[in-house]
Amino acid sequence: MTMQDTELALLVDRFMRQIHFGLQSKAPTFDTEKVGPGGGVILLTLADMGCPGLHELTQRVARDKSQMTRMIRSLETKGLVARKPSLVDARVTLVCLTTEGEAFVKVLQQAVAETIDDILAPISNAEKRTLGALLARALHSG
Amino acid sequence: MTMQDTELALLVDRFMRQIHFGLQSKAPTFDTEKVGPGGGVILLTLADMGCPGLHELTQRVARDKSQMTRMIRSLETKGLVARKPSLVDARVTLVCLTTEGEAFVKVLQQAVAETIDDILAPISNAEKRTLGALLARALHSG
DNA sequence: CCTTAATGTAGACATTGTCCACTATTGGCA
DNA sequence: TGCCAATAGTGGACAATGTCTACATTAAGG
Repeated sequence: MTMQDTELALLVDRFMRQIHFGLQSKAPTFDTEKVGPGGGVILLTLADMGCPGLHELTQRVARDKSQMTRMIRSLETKGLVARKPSLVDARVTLVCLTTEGEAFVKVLQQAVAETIDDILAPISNAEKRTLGALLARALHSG
Repeated sequence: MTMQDTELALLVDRFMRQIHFGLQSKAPTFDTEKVGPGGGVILLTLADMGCPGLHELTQRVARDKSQMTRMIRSLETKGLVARKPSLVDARVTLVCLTTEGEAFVKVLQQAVAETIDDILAPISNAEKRTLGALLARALHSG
């Protein structure tokens, strides 16, 4: 308790920053589309979720809903995602990756994987899996 | 490899968000000073480092240096940190917590600890220590 | 000395976050 | 059926952060 947890918060913060900087230095690879870090999280999440409603997606990435509206629109004008009304509930708009978006996500996943590999170089592969499993369980990741 | 690592990035992102939101709901407790999340990270880091130079602190929290200048000034006007020139190098300004700042950090640490405890409730204490140790080692935390 | 690197500061601008109001639909309930 | 609260999404306004460039000061080393 006490100190240990505070330290954890700082560690997680640093981890995020390092991913961010690592990706930036690889950025030229997928710079054409100019998807910011926020957009990247959305795209990667979409790759996991399929075609969720905007609200469901918003919950998952834990952002503000109006922010999400704008980001999705931005990704839409870049041709990476498509929006279509839900047939079962006229209030919800479903968000899906386009074919182009899926191709982009593959490149992005590759870059993220390499970046994280660099950052986590000091620990073993088994430990990486442990780390992922612990986080996934803690955040009931699904 | 591949997918696993990408997932890790999303998990870490969610973790950060949850800490953020958790703290916000506890915010009234230490709202008087209006220290944003950025300021919080700085204060917690200072509690760990003592009186580092601004540049050293900047490296540690992985932010932009001009951003850091402004944040430190903001914290200074709130009386939470003090700046004093280094005696051994006239270029560097040392940043220290004030007495008031230290008191504030104690409250903040408490809030962060509680928040993280809530988030990590699904995993055991031993696992929490494992998590912290892995991250610390991966980020060569010092 | 003179050049180069390191430390901070400042300005300008882009991105992201946050809050609040508003519309349209849904679902329940009298 | 008709009313009412809750849900999903949009939009506006503003605050906070991030990023990039330029600049001043001091250090260090030839």
